[in-house]
Parts: sequence; C-alpha cells; structure tokens
Amino acid sequence: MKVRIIDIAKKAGVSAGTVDRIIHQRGKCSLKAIEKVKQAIEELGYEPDLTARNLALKKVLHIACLIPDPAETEYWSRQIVGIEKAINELASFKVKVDVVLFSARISSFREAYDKVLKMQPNGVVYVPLFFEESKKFADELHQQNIPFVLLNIYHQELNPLFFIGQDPIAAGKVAASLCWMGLKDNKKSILVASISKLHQEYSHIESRINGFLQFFTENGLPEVQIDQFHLEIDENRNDSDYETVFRDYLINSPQIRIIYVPNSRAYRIAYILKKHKINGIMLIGFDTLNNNIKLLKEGYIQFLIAQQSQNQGYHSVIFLFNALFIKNDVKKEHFFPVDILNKENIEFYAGRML
Amino acid sequence: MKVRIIDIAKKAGVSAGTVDRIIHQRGKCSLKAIEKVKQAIEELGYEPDLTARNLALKKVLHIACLIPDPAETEYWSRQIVGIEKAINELASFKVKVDVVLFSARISSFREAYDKVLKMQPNGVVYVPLFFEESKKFADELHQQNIPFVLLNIYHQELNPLFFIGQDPIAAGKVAASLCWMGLKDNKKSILVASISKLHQEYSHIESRINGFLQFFTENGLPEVQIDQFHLEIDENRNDSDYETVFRDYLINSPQIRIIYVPNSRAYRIAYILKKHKINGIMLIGFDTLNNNIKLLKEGYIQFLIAQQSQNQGYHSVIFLFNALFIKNDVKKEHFFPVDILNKENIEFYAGRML
DNA sequence: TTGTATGCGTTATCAG
DNA sequence: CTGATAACGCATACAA
Repeated sequence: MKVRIIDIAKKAGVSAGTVDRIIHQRGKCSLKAIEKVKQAIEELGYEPDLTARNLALKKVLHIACLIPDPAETEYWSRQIVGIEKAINELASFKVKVDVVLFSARISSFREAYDKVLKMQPNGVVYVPLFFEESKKFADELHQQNIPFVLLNIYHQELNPLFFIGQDPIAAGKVAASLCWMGLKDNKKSILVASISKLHQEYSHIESRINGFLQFFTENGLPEVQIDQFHLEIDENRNDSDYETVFRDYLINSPQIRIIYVPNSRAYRIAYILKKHKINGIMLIGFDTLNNNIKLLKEGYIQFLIAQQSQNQGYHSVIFLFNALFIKNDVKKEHFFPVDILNKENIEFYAGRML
Repeated sequence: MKVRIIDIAKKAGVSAGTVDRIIHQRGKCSLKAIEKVKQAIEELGYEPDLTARNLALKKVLHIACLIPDPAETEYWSRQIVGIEKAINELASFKVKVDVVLFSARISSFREAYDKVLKMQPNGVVYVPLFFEESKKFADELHQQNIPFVLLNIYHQELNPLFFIGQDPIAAGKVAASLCWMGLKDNKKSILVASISKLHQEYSHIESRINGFLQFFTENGLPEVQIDQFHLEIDENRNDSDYETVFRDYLINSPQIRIIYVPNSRAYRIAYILKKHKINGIMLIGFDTLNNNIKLLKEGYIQFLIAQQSQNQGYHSVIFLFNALFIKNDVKKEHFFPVDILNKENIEFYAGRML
C-alpha cells in the first residue's frame, strides 16, 4: 500500500511532526532523529501525496508572468493562451498565477516589473524584451531571492532558474537548410530581409541570421550568394512607403530566388509579392501569426519556422510550479523544437495545444 | 473565496450529502432538491476541488494499455515512455495504469486483450494492430461499457471514446510536398518503396501512399513519374536477400531521384545506399527510430516525418484520465502534427517530451 | 527538540 | 429520500 508520513514516523520511532520537520527542513531536530527518519524514508520509499499536501496547505503559491501585450503584438497571444491553459489546469491547487502585460516600450516594461515586485510573488516568468531593464529586474529578483524563468528570449547572464524557448542559431540553420534545398539554380541568390522596430531587443533575431549564414559556411557552400536588406520601421512613416522601397529593390534584383525573413513579419513581404504579382520567389519566415498562416496557405510563403509558443507559455508556468510546489529539479534550458511548417502540415499545427 | 459543497448546500437549504448525490447522480433525490441545488451551483459557480476529491476517493480508477512490445518493434518504445511519464505524473492520484504488451502476432494480441478484459478496467488504451481482432475487442468493450481509446491507428468503425494519432493521408501529402520541392529535374522520378511484414495491419501505410499520390494529382502535377516497389518481409529469408534485390532494382533504374518509404524502415534503404555508395538520391521516411535518426544525421536520409509518439502515448492516458476522473468532455479525434525533421532540427526533437 | 490535535473539501457510510 | 459524520494524508499551530 501507500507509504504515509505516519508509517515512516512509526518505523523511525518518532512522531509525524518530526518527520514533517525533517522532510521540509523547518525547525530543529536531533541528529539521531534525522538519521532514523531519512533511513525510514529510504527503506519504505516514501513519496508525498501531492493532493493531500495541497489540501492541507495554508498559504498559496504566487506566480507572476510578465508578458508583452498581445493586443499590441499578436505574436504573444499564443504564449498567453498557454499560460491560461496552465492556470486552468492548476485551478484546484493552491497557486495564484497573475499575468501582467506590458507595451513594447522600456518605460512600460519598467512599470510592469515594479508592479510585479510589489506583489512579492514566489516565482516569476518574464520575457526579457529589453536587455538593460531585464538585467535590472533580474538583479532585483536575485536579491529578493525570487526564482524566475526566462521565456522566449535567452540571456544566460541573467541566470534564471531556467529558460524556455528556441535556440535561434539552430532555427536559422534549419531555415537555411530549407533554402538550400529550394535553391535549384546556383546562379540565383538568397535575400535576408530583416524588418525591425527601433530600440527593440534584437539579439535573437541576429542569432537567427547568424545561424542562417553559418549553415552555408559550415557546409562548404560559399558559392551561394546571400544579400541582406534591412528595414527599420519608424512609427512616423506609413506602410506604403516600405512597400514601395521593397518592391523597387526586388524589381532591381532579379537574381533573387529566395527571401528569408528572420522574424514574424514575412507576411509583409508576402503581401507585396501577392499585390505586385511577383512570382517564382520562395519565401520563408517565422511564427504562426494569422497573417503568416493565411499567406502560407495561399502559397505566398513556402515555409514558416515555428516554436510551439503555446506550449512554451504553458510549460513556463507548469515547470515553475513543479519546481516550487513539488520541489523537483528543473533542467536549466528547455530548448523547444524548431518546427518546419508548410501548406500541407499547417492545418494540424495551428492552435495546437499539447 | 473558493465555493465548496457546504456553501451550495447552505444556499440550497439542504445537506452536503444531498448535494453530492445530485452532482454525481447517485441515489435518489427529490426534484425540488435537484432544482435548488443546480441553481445554487450555477449562481455560486461551484468547481470541485480535484485534490480533495482524490483524497477522499475510496476506489481507484483502473486504466489498461495494450501496446505492441517495444522489445520487438522499437517504434513503440516512445509511446511507452510517454505512458510512463503519465503514470508518474498521476502517482498521487487514485489511478492505476497497467501496461500490457503483445507481440506482433494475432494470437498474442488476443491473449493480451483477454488478459485486459479479465482485469475489468475502467478504461482502456490500445493499438488496433490487427483489424479483425481489434473489432472483436472493441465489441466486447462496448458490451461491457468500458470506454476505450485508439492509439496510433484509427478505425472509425470501432467507435472509440477518442482516437489519438496522426492523419496518414495528410502525412503522405506532407512527404509529397517535400519530394516535389526536392525534385529539381522533371525527367527524374520518385520511387515509393514499401517494406512490410506479412499479415500486419497495413491500412494506415496505404493511406500514407494514397496521400502521397493525391498530392500530385490535386496539385496538377501528373508529369511527375512515380514508381512503386513493394517488398514483403518473410521471416524465413534473411536481410541480405532484400538488400541484393533492392540494390539491383536501383542500379537498373537510374532515373530515380527520390525514394519515399511510407513506414519506419527508411533506414534499411539508407543502409543500402550507404553501403553501395549510391549518391544523389533523396530519401524520405517516417518515424524517429534510432537507426533513422542516425542515418538522417549522416545525410543518407533527407527527411523524416514524425508524429510525437511520446506525446501521443502520454496524452492517451492523460486525456482518458481526464474523461474518467474529472469527467470532462473529450474531442473525438486528436490529430497530432505532421512533423518535418531533417539533419538540422532533429537534435531538438529526438526524445523530446512536452 | 518533540508530540498532538485540528482542519483542508470531498466521498461514502450509516442511521434516520 | 435525507442529514450527519468519519475518513483520506498532510501541514500547521500549539502544547509539552
């Protein structure tokens, strides 16, 4: 049958209270008692009953999640869905998970993390969208001894309890391998088209580009010509400006056969290709935004690289809960698969929750 | 605060016992009581505390899993790992999950399902490897009112509580889309090489082939030439026989540029290509067997189509547990993603458990 | 430093 | 048909 605390108490010749103290290292106990209890636990193979523990628990565990506002950047909506699934699943447990959203501005991030610090949570999940401020936040959390999880963007130097996300170098290589396959003609070239907002954390996008380039050098394929086109989005200019610039660039570069967009904005390029009826170009981008999915299905995007964002959101809180509640060890880095999506398999992927 | 059974009992002016009877539809209750309690539940928004329920539960839920022996066919080892993860996670709950293995023979399957029926479980997960016998098993389970889950192979007519696995037609189409991309020269052709054991359930493999062929017709690409080569493995012949036959076939068919293996035995072909130094052929197969992974990494296989078998095993018991224990509804069909793996992204996939 | 008692929310039994 | 009550295994406050 199941081994309970009293069982090991009896075996060790002490009371249940003592066993509890030893298991949780609270209060003082005689060394003799500790010895005997530990041995009894070992021999009988005690495993705590999580449901009983939860029922008896007085205080609730508090987890705070600091995520960019999906109303502003659709990309984050999937992580939120995953977090909400986790919240739902943990409903019967004594955990309270708060989601704090922030806008893609440094000031907003700071406000949000101040708010989180005031909550005095037992654990934090956050997306380090701005490096400097993220560092300050991490320092504060370390000082207050609050374990935290980095979601989606990895900075080892922040030393989180664990990271959960994708390896951007690897993702870039995967994209490159597909491009290489699609490059039927060696005289044609590949364009790396990065479209970014000013001031935003960019390191993982750079890594995706570096990984992409590395693929060709590592595989001894220097003959492949790779151009780069960088567009910085400025709030003051409107979209049609960019469209014109990029269209003209394309028209003047007929050798381009493949376009690689290292972030989630491939749909912008696809839209231009579609509107101006530019054919014969293979487009590959990242993330399952609705627009990307739509244009993938329509055939204007050939591949999307994805990373199971819902799952990442879900597991960021589940793993943290496990670490805090069940107190089991966690892997320091949870690198999620680099998923390859095309017109044919997108249907079974979109909105999938595992 | 949390709404408990006593809270709704008070509100409805009855006792906790009555509320319990109404919630679980056990025993008889007056219509008046039922009305009032249901209304109170509605108004207060009662959600049962799963941990308390579990603690109080007297009887344990019994789930039996009928899976092909992985010692015989490596393919099934991942499902088993997933099932074991689920067992582990449910350790504190009053569930007992038994795994019954069977050999890839009809008689063994029958013995195993007899054993399962004798156990009188509350729910069953099984792989319908042999159709006729699977039908008998399903009939028996229906008669005894034991809900069951079909894992990996789908037969709608068995009418399971739900199916969990991959859509083989879709998987075939995904494979085809990759082949089409890799077919740089229209004069070359594709070979569908199926290697099967006698007497084994073959319908989902056929579907993978059909899906593959459909891709080309549906996309108006009849000019692509597709050959088929079928090898039936006979226990009495040894492996080198097949090797010779296939090698000769290949040597006599220089037009073949791509080989599609609709089951997990691509490594066999890859091995022949490697041994006889046959280059320039793109090979695509299914499933992350160790041999497949090895030859993918070595470059003898270009793509593997996978289906998160661990996850499928894991969720087959988790979802069944949810349906039986928490009594929530389940989707009838859980189609898992058609994952595309190549040399670059395999590292983050193999052995991944979500 | 240690033992004991009470309660967590639910199930299940038993007496009405 | 209904109400009261003893478990379930653990955490915690309090007593010793």
